[in-house]
Amino acid sequence: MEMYNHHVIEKKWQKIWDNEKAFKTENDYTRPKFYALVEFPYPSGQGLHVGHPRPYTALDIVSRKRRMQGYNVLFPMGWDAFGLPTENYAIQNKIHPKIVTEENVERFKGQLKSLGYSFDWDREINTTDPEYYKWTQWIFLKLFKAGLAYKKEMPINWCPSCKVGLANEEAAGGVCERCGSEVVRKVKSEWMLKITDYADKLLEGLNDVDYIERVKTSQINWIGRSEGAEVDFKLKDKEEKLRVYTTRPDTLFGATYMVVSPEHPLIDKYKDEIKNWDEVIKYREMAAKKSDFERTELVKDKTGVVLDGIAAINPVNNEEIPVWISDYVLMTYGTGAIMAVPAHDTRDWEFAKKFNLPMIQVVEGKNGHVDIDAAAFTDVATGKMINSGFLTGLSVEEAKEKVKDFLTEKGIGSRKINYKLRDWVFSRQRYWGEPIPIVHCEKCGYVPLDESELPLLLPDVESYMPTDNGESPLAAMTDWVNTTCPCCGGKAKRETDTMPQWAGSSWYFLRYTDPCNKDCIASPEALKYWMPVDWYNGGMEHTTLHLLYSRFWHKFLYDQKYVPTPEPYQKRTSHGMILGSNGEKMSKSRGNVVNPDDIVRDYGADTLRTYEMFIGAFDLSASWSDDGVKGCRRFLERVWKLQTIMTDDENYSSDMEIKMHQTIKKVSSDFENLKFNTAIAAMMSLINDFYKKNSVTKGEYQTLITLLNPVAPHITEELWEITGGKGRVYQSTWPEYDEAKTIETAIEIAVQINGKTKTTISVGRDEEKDSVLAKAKEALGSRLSGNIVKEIYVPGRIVNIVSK
RNA sequence: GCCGCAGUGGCGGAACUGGCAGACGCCCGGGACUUAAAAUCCCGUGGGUAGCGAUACCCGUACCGGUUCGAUUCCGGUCUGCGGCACCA
Repeated sequence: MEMYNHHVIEKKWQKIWDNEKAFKTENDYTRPKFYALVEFPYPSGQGLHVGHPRPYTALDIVSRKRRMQGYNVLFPMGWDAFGLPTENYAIQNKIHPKIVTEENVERFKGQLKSLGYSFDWDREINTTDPEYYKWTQWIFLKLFKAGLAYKKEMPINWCPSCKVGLANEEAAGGVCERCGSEVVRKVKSEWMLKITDYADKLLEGLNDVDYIERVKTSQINWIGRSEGAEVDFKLKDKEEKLRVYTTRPDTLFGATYMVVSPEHPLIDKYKDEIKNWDEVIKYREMAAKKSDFERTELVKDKTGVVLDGIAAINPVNNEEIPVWISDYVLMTYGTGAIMAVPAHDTRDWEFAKKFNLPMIQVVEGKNGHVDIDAAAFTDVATGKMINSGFLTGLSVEEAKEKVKDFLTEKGIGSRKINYKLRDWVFSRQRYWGEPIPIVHCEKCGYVPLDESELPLLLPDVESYMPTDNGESPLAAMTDWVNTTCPCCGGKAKRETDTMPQWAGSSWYFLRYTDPCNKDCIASPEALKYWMPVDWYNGGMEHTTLHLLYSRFWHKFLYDQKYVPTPEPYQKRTSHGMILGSNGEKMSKSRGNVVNPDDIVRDYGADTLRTYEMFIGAFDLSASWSDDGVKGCRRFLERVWKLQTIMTDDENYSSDMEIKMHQTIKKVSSDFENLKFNTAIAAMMSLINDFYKKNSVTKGEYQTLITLLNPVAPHITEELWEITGGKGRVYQSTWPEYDEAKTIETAIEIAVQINGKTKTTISVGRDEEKDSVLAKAKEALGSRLSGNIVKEIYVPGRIVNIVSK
C-alpha cells in the first residue's frame, strides 16, 4: 500500500477534473435541475479566509450528491469585485483598481481550485466586467423608466478634514476612519430606489419560500409593517396642523406633550414666534453634527429643547400641550413628529422623567394596579382604558378601532400603515462602481441613456480620490462629464455618482444561467429552466440587506416579465462564523488568523473540507482548533488504510448489513439537513466497526467511498481507482438503502422507576407489552418496592414503573 | 434600548416529535509496538460516595420555578455571552 500523499493525489485529480470538464453544466433542459448558490466573494487583498470554505464546502457536498442522484446541477462561482477596500488600496498605491482586482481574483481562484470545488468555472462572472455591468446598468434604466429611481436630498457622512463622503463603516463611532476628525452630516442630492413600493410584495413573498425561520424573521422585522393612525394636532392660535403617526391611537388621551425631529420644517416656519430660538438653533446644530451612526447608537440620555411659544391642542380633549424637539424622533420615519404618551411608551417615559413632564395613565394595569412612576406600562394584552373619555372601559384593541373610526369621521386623522423599510440610497461618490447611465440636461432634466449605449464604461481617471466638494472622482473628468442630451441634443452632463456594491449582487444569480448572453440578462429558456435558485446559502450578515435588495430587483424584473418566477430563491440557509481558537473573531490585530493555504499544504484540501464540516453545527459559529484538524486527517488516514483489510466480496457482510443501511440513510438525510458534523461522525463510527472486526468487504468499502466523496473528493476518487471502481466516483450513483434493513430486530431499552433509569433490557421489535413489563420487573428485582401505581411502556423506547 | 441566536464533561460538540444525557472527535491517563522517540494500534475517561472488585447509590444539560409517569427538549421568570440595528413611536 502506498502512503496517503495528499499533495500528489489532490493535484492529480484536480487536473483530471479540469481536463474532463467534470463539472461543466450543460443546458440540457430535459433533465431535472438543481441550482445551488453560494454568495460570491469579494476578492479582497487578504486572500481567502478559512470562513469562506465553510458554506462553499457545504453546498459543494449537496451539489456532488445531487449529481450522483441524476440531477443536472448548476453550482457556479464569481466575483463581487466592486468595492471600497480595492478603491482605497488604489488611492494609496496609485494602481488602477482594475489591476488590483485582477490580481486578487487570480489569487482567490487559485485558492478555490486548490480546495477541489465542483464549480462550473466556464460560468464564472465578475461584476466589474463591462459585459456584466452593462446589464446592471440596463436594470437601472428599467427601474428609472418605471419611476422607481428618483433623486432626493439625503444626509451623508462627511469628513470636513478629508473632504470626503464616508461609508457608515468608515465613520464608525462618529469619527473619520482615515484622519480621526469628527464626522458631520452633509446633505447631498442622491439617487434613490423606491423599494418601499415593494414592501408588501416582499412581505407576502415570504409565504411561498423555504427560508430558515431566523432569516424570515429578520426580513419581516426589517420591512417592519405596522398598522396605526395619523392624527392631526392643531397648533394653538394657528391654522397649521401638526401631523403625527402612532401605533397606539388608543392612548390619545394620555398624550402630554409632542416631539418633532430637529429637522422638522415646522421649526423654521415659526422661527419668529419661538422665544428660545438661540437654544433651538444650538440643539439643531448639535444634532446635525451627529453622524447617522452616532445618532442611532443608543442608550444615551435623552436630550431635547422645548419650542417656547408653540403649543398644540389634543384633538380629543382640547388640552393644550407643549411641543419639544429631540433627536430621538427621526424625520425619516412616519411624519417626523410624535405625540408622546409617557405613561405607556418607554422612550417617552424616559424623556418625560428627564424633563419633568406630566404623565397620564390611560390603560389600567393587571389587577388594576400599576406604578407608572417606576416604569412605562406597555403591556397591551391586559387592562381596560381609563381616563379616556369615550374610550374608557374598552380593551386596548377595541379602543384602537374605535378611535380610528372617530378620527376618520371627524376628519382629524385616518388609518395608516407604515413601514420601517426606507427607500434605498443608491448613489455613491466613488470611482470603483458601475457608472449610473443618466445625463442631466438643463432643459430635459434627468435623461436615461439609450440602451444601445450600454455599457457606459468607467473611464480611466488620474486620481481615485473623491473631489474637494465630495463629488466622485469622475466629476473631475470634464471630457467625460460634458456630453449631449440624448433627448434634445443640447449640452448636458453625465451623472458622476456610481452604484453601490449591492447593485451587482442583486441579480448575479440570473446571469449564471446564461453568462455569455450578449442580447439580454439571460435567455428566457435558461431562466425558465434554472430559476428559481433551489438552495441559496450565505452568511447571516446578508440576511437583511442583500437578500431584500436582490428580492426587490427580482420582483421588479418579474413584474416587467423579464424573469419567470416571483421569487429568486426557493430556499435560504445560513452558516455560522468561524472564529479564532480563542473564540474571538479572526483578525490580524488579534493574531488569531488561520490561512487556508497552510492547512491545504500541511494536511490537504480533503482534511480542511472534512474539518470545516465536522467543526460543529453548521448554523452556529465555531472556534478553530488545530488539534481538531489533526483528528480529521487521522480519520482520512484510517479510511485510506482500510485497503489493507479489504476482501474481494462485492456485497455487505451479514453482520454489517444493518449498519451499512443505517449509515447510508443517516448520511443521505444529514447532508440535506446541513448536519454534516453528524454525517461525518456516522462514517467515523462505521470505519471503527470495520477496524474492530479487522475486515471490510469491497462492497462496504466502495459504499463508504461514495458517501464520503462529496466531503473529501480527492482521496475518495483515488481510493475508487485503487479498489477497481468503474469510471469515476463523481459519475457513480448515490448509494441506496432499504428502510427494512435499517431496523434492528432486538432493541435495548431503558427501564425506569419513577422516571429514573435503573437498568436496560433487550426486547423484540414487536414484543407484547405484558412480556416487556415482565422482563422489566425481573430485571429490576428487589429494587422494585412499594405499590405500583402505573406501568408505562413506550414501544421501542422505554419502560417506566411508577411506584409509591 | 430593540431584534435575533446561544449557554450541555478538561475542550469542540451529539441527543428523532418529551423517552438510557455526553454519539463522534480532541485532550489526557494506561498498555502494545520501538534501542528510543514520533507515528500507529488497543483500553480507559462527566463529577462524587462506598468497595479489592465485574458493581451499587447519589449529583449533574447557566440559574429559579411550573407542566408531566418522565424535561437538554415544553411554559413563566432571571442571569451571562455572541451577532445585528435605521431610538421606527
